[in-house]
Amino acid sequence: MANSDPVYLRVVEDLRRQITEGLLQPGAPIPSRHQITRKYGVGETAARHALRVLAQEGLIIGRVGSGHRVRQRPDLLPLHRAQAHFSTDMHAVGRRPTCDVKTDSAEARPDIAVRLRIAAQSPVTRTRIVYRSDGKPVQLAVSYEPIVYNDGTDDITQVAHRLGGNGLKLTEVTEHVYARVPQPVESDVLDLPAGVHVLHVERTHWAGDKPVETSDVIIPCDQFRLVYTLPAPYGEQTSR
Amino acid sequence: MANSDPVYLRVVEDLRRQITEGLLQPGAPIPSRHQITRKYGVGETAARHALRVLAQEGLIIGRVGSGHRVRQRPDLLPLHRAQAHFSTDMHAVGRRPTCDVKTDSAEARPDIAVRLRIAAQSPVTRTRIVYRSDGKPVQLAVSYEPIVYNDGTDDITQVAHRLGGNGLKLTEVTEHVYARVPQPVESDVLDLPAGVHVLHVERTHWAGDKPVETSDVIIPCDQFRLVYTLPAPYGEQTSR
DNA sequence: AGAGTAAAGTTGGAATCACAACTGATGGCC
DNA sequence: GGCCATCAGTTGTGATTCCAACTTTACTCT
Repeated sequence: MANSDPVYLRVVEDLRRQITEGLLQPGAPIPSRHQITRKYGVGETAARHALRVLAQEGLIIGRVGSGHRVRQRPDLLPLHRAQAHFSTDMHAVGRRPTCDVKTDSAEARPDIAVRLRIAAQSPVTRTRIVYRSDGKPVQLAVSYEPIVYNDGTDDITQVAHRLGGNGLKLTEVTEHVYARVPQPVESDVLDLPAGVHVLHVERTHWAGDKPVETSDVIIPCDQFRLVYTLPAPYGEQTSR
Repeated sequence: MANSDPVYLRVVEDLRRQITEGLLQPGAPIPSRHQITRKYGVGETAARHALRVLAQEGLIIGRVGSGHRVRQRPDLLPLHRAQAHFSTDMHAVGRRPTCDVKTDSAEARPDIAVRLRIAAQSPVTRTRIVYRSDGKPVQLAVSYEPIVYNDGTDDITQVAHRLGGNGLKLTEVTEHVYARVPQPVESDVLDLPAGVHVLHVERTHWAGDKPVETSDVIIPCDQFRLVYTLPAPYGEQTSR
């Protein structure tokens, strides 16, 4: 089998095997386009295609003039979403966390309105946060609150405290997690290499059955993993 | 600006805009390679590259002989990980869930041994599960338990019940979530289009401070989103 | 010896041509 | 009318060639 597979796949699979098996350590140089054409007896197109696929998969990284190398794959840093303590998580691994915060007013987009259970185009307070680790931007968040909850004075990053101080008792948080291709502005701000996906977390804080704040958190897949701690399911477990 | 940008990006951005703005509805045909070369005044290489990028982003899908079309993007189905009721989630959206289960014994890989806090190469019970929705495989899971917990008789999919019946009281579940490129075998089994990433959930069930079962769950990013419901953080919230 | 320069090699982008496999539609034939 | 073969169009893959921008190395000149 696999005899009639595209030629470039032969190259991809051989190099991928060498990388995942550790024959090629992180930092090791990958054969150049010309070397691949000679070693594997394929054309330049196939060699280039193979390198692009491997780069897309995050296994190698190319620099103009210098060549491709096996990518350093530092362990994905854990982000503990149950607590959502970005600074705690960063301190735990010896990074210096900072963040930029910008707040303004806007009209709720349709999807945000649905999440907040308000009418579309209702006024909301929008907060954009860029989280940095040792100066490098590593996470984006855009938070929306119905404007009635925001008194405009407290630390905007302290949702729980501020809303709590306003007499709202936050009861739970729901997070919807999926991965997608970054939008151009996101690749730009986070300085993402081509092919890296982002985790998109839609987080909503609830006070009883009322949503009081919702946010979109964008996290590069190649640097972080989300960690959830949940009570064990028991009792009413049904068949799956 | 953007004048010296690669030509193919001009095409990508124009088509992407048309799709995201709704000018091109799902199912609508995308100009073919030759049409793009004429309409945008670019070469075949640029046209091909643009189509490949858009396909990679999941915005369009191409079929040999028939052309590219704007991808149907059904809402991502929610998977409620807190309960991990695959069948409940599927029934809720009118799908018929089934699954294949295969169990055998194996030696713990190093990473699995760490997660289970046992010695590497200790014997474990390995369970592979392929979840299907309306017959199509949509999710993979491989579960590992130290062999001592497995009496080999109960329904293997009922981790909580079975382990509970063995006198172990499960207290919590931790899940590590990240996205990555699927391995060849995963693309194969799940029949993933090129470019689609998967969510990888490393789930561990705990009885007190002892891990009693750990599993790797592989979920296609283009079909599902994970939904977590957590108690609201309060009290000891520190600055972020 | 040190600094600056030149050369060789590499990636990313691009044009052009070619071919196999496939789809959809057309038109002819029974 | 119904069936089948043909044909144009399309994608995916591939070869070849070229060029700009960049990095690294080696060399030359002061």
